[in-house]
Amino acid sequence: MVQKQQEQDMIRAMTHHGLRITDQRRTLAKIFTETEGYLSPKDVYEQMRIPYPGVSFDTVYRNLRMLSELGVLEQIYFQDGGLKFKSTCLHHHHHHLICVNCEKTLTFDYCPMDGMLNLPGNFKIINHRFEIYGLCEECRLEGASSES
Amino acid sequence: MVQKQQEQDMIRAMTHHGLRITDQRRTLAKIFTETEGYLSPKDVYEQMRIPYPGVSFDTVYRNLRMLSELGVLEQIYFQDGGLKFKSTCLHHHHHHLICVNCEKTLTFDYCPMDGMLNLPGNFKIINHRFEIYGLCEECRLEGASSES
DNA sequence: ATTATTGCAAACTATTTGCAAGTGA
DNA sequence: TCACTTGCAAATAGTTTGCAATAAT
Repeated sequence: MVQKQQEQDMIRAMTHHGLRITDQRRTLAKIFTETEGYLSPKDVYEQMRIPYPGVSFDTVYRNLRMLSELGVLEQIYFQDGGLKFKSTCLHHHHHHLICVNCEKTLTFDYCPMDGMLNLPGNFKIINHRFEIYGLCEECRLEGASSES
Repeated sequence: MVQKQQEQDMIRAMTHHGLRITDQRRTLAKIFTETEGYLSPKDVYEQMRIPYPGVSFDTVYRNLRMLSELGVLEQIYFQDGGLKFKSTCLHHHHHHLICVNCEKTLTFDYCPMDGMLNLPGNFKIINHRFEIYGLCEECRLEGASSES
């Protein structure tokens, strides 16, 4: 398969910052390009170990942090405090619908900040966070048998 | 000053669950009643040490967790992953405008889920998170001198 | 008197750092 | 070649747990 746009973007971001493209970093880029949802550092580590049994956890961390500082990965803390990464959608502003079971995410364009008025307190607004959590169709069907 | 409603609610919640009211727990209730914004475990610990120089960190943790399990404290992870607590607003659904500097929070009633349609993917929606981050008026003025 | 709560110490998890050896540009 | 990157090991931060002493009911 041809290298995807997103994967190229990630690699380009690194070279543009004078960073070197190691096999591991190339693999990282591929993992995030091929994943729909969020990945924890441990998830990434485990995927990395398949092609590189010798990778160390700290290298994975370092690279995740680096990519998130470059802005090509998006880093969020889930509701339970768990750190997760996902490749950034650089192209437009949107929000996410996240499956609490498999963490697959879908984007949607509606933003509650559009036309937002009447906020109290005269704040200077910096940013916002809007996420909807639920069960995706697959997970819902899967879990149906064990539900009460 | 007369004991506030909120403080009573917290204490009542504990007695109703067969838990004992220690001086520390009474103080915890007071701290959260008197605080507008979010408090980290460390913040709470430091406030607790004023009246009880001998408190231990783990007792603070245990009690925070207990109160959050009872539902009288609301626990969230901030954008940077830091755990914070705040007394629950039991009375109605709303969202928060949070000062990123002092973490004071204001509530507002608008909820983006009202009338939300057109979500992709046929999820079963479980919950949502909507927070607006900014600088409150005070912090904005304070910081004005050192701004670029 | 009984049993929950506390403080201490230690365990545990997640994340970060220093450094010598390895590797990409 | 040169300096960035890696793996190892150890450090750090945040949170949790076991247990004997203490205190609430």
